[in-house]
Amino acid sequence: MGLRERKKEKTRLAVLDAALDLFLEQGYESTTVEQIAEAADISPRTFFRYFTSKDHLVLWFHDHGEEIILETLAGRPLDEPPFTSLMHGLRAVLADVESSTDEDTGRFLKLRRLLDANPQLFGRSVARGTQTEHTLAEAIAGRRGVDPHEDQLTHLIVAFAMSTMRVGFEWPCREGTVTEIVARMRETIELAERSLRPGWDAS
Amino acid sequence: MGLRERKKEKTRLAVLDAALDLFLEQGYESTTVEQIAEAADISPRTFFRYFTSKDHLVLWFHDHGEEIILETLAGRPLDEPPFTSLMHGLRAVLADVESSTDEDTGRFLKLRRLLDANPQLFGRSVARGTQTEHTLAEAIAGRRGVDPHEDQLTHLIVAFAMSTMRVGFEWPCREGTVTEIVARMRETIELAERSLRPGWDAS
DNA sequence: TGTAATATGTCAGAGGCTGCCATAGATTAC
DNA sequence: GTAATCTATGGCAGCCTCTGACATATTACA
Repeated sequence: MGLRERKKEKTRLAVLDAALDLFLEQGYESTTVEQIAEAADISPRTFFRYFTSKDHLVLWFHDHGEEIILETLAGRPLDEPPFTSLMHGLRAVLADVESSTDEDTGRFLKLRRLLDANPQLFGRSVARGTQTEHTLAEAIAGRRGVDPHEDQLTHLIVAFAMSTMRVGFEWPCREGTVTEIVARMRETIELAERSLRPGWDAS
Repeated sequence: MGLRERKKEKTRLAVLDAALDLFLEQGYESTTVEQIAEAADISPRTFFRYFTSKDHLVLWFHDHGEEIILETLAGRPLDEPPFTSLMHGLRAVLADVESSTDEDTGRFLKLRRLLDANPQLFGRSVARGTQTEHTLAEAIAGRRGVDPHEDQLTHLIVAFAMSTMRVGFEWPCREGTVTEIVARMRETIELAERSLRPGWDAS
């Protein structure tokens, strides 16, 4: 990794941290891109080269999560029930959260506090989630050997999986350590698995 | 209803129809509020007095749907399993769609075509859905006699119900009459009910 | 008909976001 | 080490969404 790339990564994190702190301090809506840019010592124009939008500051973690789930999916046996495979994807995300650096978990917690305090922002996070849902539906349809445009069970499986994820992350974040959040999320996964009829997602 | 209110309703529909047609013609993003206002013969400023945002043109139907579901919920027996009650709410929405005027179903179909063609917009629709989810969670928690901040099963029930709704509406709208869409939605409801373990939602 | 309530329009402006072009900095080849 | 090249950044102008403030027109009511 050359100097250029290291520098970019550093700026990226500087922008992100500056933004998160400003958001928590004075609110998301009342923080302007100009302020963030100033705090991170870059021009407003440059800001939009690091993050495609102000939203992206808060939703970037979806990119990473989606990647992890897709990778996990690729490693699961094809004859495993799809919902089970997706839940393994979720657990992989949790494992990733648990094993990340202190700085990263700090950002994670700030993010969750933000989403928790701001329903509008939470909504946009869910909107970003539909993109993942679409991608996962394609993947699951491929694994099940069905056409994603024809098979609604595929969509229901993915939608239920994403719902589980959302419910797991949603509530327990007002306060709490990463460990607690992850534990709560595991409970939610088990609750969801218990709620579904065995074999519902097969065939 | 006085002259004033009738006039307002008329303008409201004029704006809505003008906007839907423009969106379908030239795309959502590339249609400006100015164009819509001109087509509806009002000032841009007035536009924002009828619709809180450009998005609202496409998401206003959520307002109506939410209302119907809440009313239905209020009429269901308290000892009915919550998911079942919510599915009755969904069916009430379907009944409403079926029984509306030709003009309204026309708007409904245009709307669905729009959401279908534009993933971004679809995302925002889902984001608006989280608002409903929140409201419904309060209602269901009340019915179940639990604290919505503590009980995650409540959230899972509502999330699964909303997922069912989304999956049902999502796919079948590329072409198709209202009857077909409603029929497909009913299938999805049944699929969801079959997928869940009996009694899963009964505390 | 006159007065109060409300709807509309005009204007100015904040804020998000983008294209364009010049410049400063990093990288590569020689 | 220097020159040529590639890329990151900044500045500027501008579009678009959305809002507040104030003036004006329209409706409602007494």
